[in-house]
Amino acid sequence: MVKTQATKPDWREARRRSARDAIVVAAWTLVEREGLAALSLRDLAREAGISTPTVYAYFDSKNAIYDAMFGQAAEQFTAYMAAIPDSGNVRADLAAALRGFATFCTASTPRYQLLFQRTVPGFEPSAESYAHAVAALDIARLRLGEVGVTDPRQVDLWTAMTVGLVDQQISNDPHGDRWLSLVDDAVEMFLTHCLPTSTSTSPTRAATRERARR
Amino acid sequence: MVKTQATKPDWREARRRSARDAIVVAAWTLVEREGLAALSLRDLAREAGISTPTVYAYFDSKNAIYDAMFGQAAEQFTAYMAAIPDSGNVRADLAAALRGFATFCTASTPRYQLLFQRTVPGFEPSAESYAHAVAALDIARLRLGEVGVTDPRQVDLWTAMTVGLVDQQISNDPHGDRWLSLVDDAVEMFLTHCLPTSTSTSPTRAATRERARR
DNA sequence: GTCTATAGCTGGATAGAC
DNA sequence: GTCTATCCAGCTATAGAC
Repeated sequence: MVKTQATKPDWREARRRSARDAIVVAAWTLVEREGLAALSLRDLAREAGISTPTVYAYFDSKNAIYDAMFGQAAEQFTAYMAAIPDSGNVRADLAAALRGFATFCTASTPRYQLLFQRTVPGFEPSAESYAHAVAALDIARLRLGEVGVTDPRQVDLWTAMTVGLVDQQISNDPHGDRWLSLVDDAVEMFLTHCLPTSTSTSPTRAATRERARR
Repeated sequence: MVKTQATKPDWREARRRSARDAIVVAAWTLVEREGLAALSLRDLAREAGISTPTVYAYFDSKNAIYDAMFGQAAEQFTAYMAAIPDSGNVRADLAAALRGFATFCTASTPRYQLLFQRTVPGFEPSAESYAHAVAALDIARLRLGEVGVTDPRQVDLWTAMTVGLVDQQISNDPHGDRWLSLVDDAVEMFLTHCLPTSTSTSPTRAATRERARR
């Protein structure tokens, strides 16, 4: 009575999910070690302790695996960015957001490449997975809006600065903080440019210099 | 008498060079059409009108072809950057250099990827080819120095801004000028940040605004 | 669902006749 | 130098027994 037929599909689905997850975990382990493009189904099966055809019992194709990875990464991204607190201080919050973004990106190069660069040959994320990523990027845009930066050109300038810092950091100093350490400087430079009549709620280096000049 | 044996090796070398060049030309045609990573020796041979083994008569390996392409690209780069004139106006010259760099990069995506990103799997440019590229980048650094920006941190900020603009332009608006059109803005923002006591030789928007504030 | 075995393809690189 | 023919390695994906 308790165990009706309706409960049975639930296990199955649960087991299926955890088996899928195990494969995706193995995939991350591999791409972290060998590079995103170097993922092969043979290696993946070996890493996961199964045979190649078994992979196909859970994923229709190699791109389906990339898509699952993309979805997972996008989820992590939204969670990470949403967890950055708002203090009310314009410069501090923007700097925190940028630093958070950069930290997230540099924490895993293949994750960054999968999510933000288009380095995998024939792969396009599914609409569902992609929506996640776009939503998180819009959060960043909203944050800029709250600060008072709404001119699309200025938003473009911001994104350029952002990806520039992250890109240089990842490709020229993967394990250091040479460009990461410039985040405060960059934010100050950007806001001084975009908001000449400063509206920040606490003193900053720029505001201090401004005052000293009068 | 006139035709000594010494002249014979000259033709040979000349013919050999032009044959090599023809192969490299075919390679550029292909990567421009199919992407840098998609270059295969079969396709290359077909495009060049020869057979696959013949390619090996001129290049030891596939990477040797990439290296020849890299060398050519580096040469084009130095020539292009050296041709940008100096006017003596700090902001204008820096903007011209940045615009030139961005224009050069966006003119050919695979060339940009080969020169500045490390997207080809096992390929490292030979020391000789690489020296060319580094020399050109140092010219840009010198230009910054002349302007009065010598703090390494500020140089890093400049390079981040530069690659950010180019990267966004290439990956999000390949045939437009959405980020290219921000060059003047970016230069103004950067110089205002780095040289608070402006030393530019002609009025700029920033200087004008500065004056208006007093 | 899981395996062994293998198909089918594409890649770089080589042998050997001419 | 140039070709035809081929080797060998790697890949994704499938067939079919259990």
